[in-house]
Amino acid sequence: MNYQYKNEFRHHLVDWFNREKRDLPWRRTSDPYKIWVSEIMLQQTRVDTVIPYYNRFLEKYPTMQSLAYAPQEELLKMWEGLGYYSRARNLQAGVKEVVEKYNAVVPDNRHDLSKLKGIGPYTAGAILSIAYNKPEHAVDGNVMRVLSRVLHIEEDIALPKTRKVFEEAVDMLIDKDYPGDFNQAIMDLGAMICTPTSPKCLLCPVRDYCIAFQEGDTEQLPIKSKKIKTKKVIYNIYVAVDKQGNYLIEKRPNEGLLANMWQFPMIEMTKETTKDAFEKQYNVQIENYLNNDFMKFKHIFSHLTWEMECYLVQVQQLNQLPANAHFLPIGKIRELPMSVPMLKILNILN
DNA sequence: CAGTCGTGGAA
DNA sequence: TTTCCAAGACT
Repeated sequence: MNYQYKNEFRHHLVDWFNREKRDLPWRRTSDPYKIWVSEIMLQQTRVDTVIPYYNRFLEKYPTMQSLAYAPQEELLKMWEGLGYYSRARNLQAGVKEVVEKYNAVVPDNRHDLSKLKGIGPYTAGAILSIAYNKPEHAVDGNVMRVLSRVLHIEEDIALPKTRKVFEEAVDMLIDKDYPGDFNQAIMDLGAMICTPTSPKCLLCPVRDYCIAFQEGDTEQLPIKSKKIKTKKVIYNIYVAVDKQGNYLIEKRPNEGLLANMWQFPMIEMTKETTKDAFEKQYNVQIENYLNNDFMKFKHIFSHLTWEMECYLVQVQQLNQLPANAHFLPIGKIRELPMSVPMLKILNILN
């Protein structure tokens, strides 16, 4: 794209943004911390989903200091249902480092920003351009989709190395006077006009500069290869009550899927799984099956599917429980952070 | 690089 | 019902 067209492209794009931009909570602040929070929540997550979480989160943690030393249990509860829970842990670690190492001032350069937990190339660029008005690229899925069409880039956007191509494209096109608006404009364009399917090209402010529109192959771009197949895992889940009416609950390991979230005991069902696996693993004895198969459902994660069959059982504790397991009253359990499938079970208990 | 890490909504 | 996601980062 030649110099004159680049200028026109920028101005049409930013002018459109100023007319049509969505009124979003994080666009009502210039606080780098709040913009940081929004960018973390928005990773792989829809705007409509994020909004209520964002408002509640900043009401609870209005400053970096308030977040830096919050109990992780409370933090995870604030994140409950939003998914990708390591984001919450990394955000807190990053904020804590800014408080302690940078005197609670969010760094304004890519080098320092990128070293903070949870801040990758996109988020660094987003914070720098939106909060600090720095001409830094912020390449996300929207940017790759929009620019793959405008510039007719046919690289496979599923490959990590491809991001570099689009970063260079943004470096070439970005409006150095309004870098934050420019980056957000492409993202809004991708969300509202240049959508994955059925793009609204007739409403597009940069249609005249779009090679894919000229070629008539907008629907063929971007090119994306990778397809993920989800594996299936089958679990028996035991909602176990003792004589005092307390429920057996356990905390997941601090790494991996749903790290540090709480759950009802679950036993993976394989060919080798024995019938008394639950009793042996938790040192309890089932005295009574209160309700066989009182709930049966599946939950689909990004890369795997849980098929769950739930049992409501009365138990007696025989020996010491595993370290991360406890009998707790239902009221206490409702205060613990739990994954969506576990919440579905919890919600039908009285 | 390829796999891991959640969820709810849209086509 | 199935597929593909949506403002990615980490290992």
